[in-house]
Amino acid sequence: MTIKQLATEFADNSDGCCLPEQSVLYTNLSAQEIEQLDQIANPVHLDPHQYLLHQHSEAKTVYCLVSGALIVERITSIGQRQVLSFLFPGDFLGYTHNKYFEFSIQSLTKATIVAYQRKDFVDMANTIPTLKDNIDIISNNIISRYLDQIFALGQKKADERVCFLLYQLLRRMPGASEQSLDLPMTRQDIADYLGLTIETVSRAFTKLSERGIIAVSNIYHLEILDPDTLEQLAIAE
Amino acid sequence: MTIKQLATEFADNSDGCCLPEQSVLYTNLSAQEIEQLDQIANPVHLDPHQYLLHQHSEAKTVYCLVSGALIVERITSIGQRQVLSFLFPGDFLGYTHNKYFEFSIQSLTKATIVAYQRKDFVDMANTIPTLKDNIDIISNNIISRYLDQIFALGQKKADERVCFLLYQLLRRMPGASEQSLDLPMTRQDIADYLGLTIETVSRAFTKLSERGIIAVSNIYHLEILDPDTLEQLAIAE
DNA sequence: CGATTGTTTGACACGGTTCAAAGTGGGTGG
DNA sequence: CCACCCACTTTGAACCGTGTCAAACAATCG
Repeated sequence: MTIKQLATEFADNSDGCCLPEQSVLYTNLSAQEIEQLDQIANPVHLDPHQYLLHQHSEAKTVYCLVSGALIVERITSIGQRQVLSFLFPGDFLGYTHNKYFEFSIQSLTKATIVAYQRKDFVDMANTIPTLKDNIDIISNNIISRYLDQIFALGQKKADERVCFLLYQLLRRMPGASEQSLDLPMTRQDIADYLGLTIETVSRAFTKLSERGIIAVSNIYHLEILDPDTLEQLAIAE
Repeated sequence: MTIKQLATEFADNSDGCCLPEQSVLYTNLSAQEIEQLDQIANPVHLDPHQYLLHQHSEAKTVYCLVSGALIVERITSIGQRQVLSFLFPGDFLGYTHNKYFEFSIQSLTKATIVAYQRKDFVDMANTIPTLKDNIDIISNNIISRYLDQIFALGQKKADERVCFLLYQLLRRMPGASEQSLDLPMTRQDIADYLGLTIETVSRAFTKLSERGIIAVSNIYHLEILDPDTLEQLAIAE
């Protein structure tokens, strides 16, 4: 099955999807190069809350998310959990030079993923310079995002951190508009992403509602009433 | 002046230094390839507390730190400061695909740096596959470190965060041993790195001394009395 | 040797955590 | 189809770690 077919299959589903040409990984690749990639691609379908890969397992595969949402997490032996990122269609994941993964990745929704054997993928990247460039760009984007996250965790208060997440989701989630937003994750996921407790996150949502910045129609669905203030709180600089 | 000459000049100075072949950037490059890089290299010497580059300035140059220590910071218009990382000899910096830098970089000590015009450097990377591989590995290491930092900021208490930094420095600073450590940064720098206040950092040092884990001989010099407990607190998993 | 800057210590306030209880919603079985 | 159940979320109250503000202390430099 080709990437294009996979993508088309999900082209208008509710979770959104990402056509190959919209993903940074495939940017500027020729039809022929995409074809080559297709030949080493293995589609993976996940139901909600299934693990795609586990922390400390061997990093033998790389992935590209086509549809759905994933959560990247690190859990310690004493049960502390840090959510490292949320992933959306078009995101490239699992690419590392380490022998083992430093995190686990789980689906939040039903998800479709394209998997490549790392070895095959690296070999191909070595023959397709554009692909290598794209990986470079992706690494850079990842670093940019992590820098923002470090800033948020180090400097922002609870309410601002929640706005920071909402603002990120507004820009990154397919199907999110200026006016409304579907949250694919639980309050616990949000808390673990922002370094807070579930109670603090809940209170932050309540406070933002009371201030008229958002309206919580349903636990997993928000209306954005005041995007400007949201952005201000999210960026806070 | 060649990189090798620069490096040799600092080979046994107190801040430590990094010979080209010890830096990830130069790993596996042939003598001839290093020679090529030398031809586009511009040495930069910084006194303590000089800016190498400013947030929002154009990212036209990339750098490799040869000797000394640098601090990477992001400051908002309302004066919030987050220290994003500390850099040591061998570290590669300023490489990005963005038009502008997202952070400033300042020297903590006297420092020697090799600068390359980004354009020249990228051109050369395109002709030297090993160099491109090395950049890829470096990006990966950076991401790994930022993940650890996110975990620390999101999950650890003040004392543990301080141990986290000390543990990082023990492994990364040239001249650091299991027994002792020179801190090139102020308490404020540490506080801004760990998302704490200067007072909390100070109290953490006091508490760690009282517990017999470290001894603060002098504000900028520590003895590590109990590396195992330090590591436990730093990793805390 | 005083002045300046950075650090430590102390007292208090506050934001966020913890623990507990009540509320909400979705799913299942009678 | 409704009632119950379970898991998750929200709310409340008390507590604690870290921030804030102020003062004492230390170190560096002219």
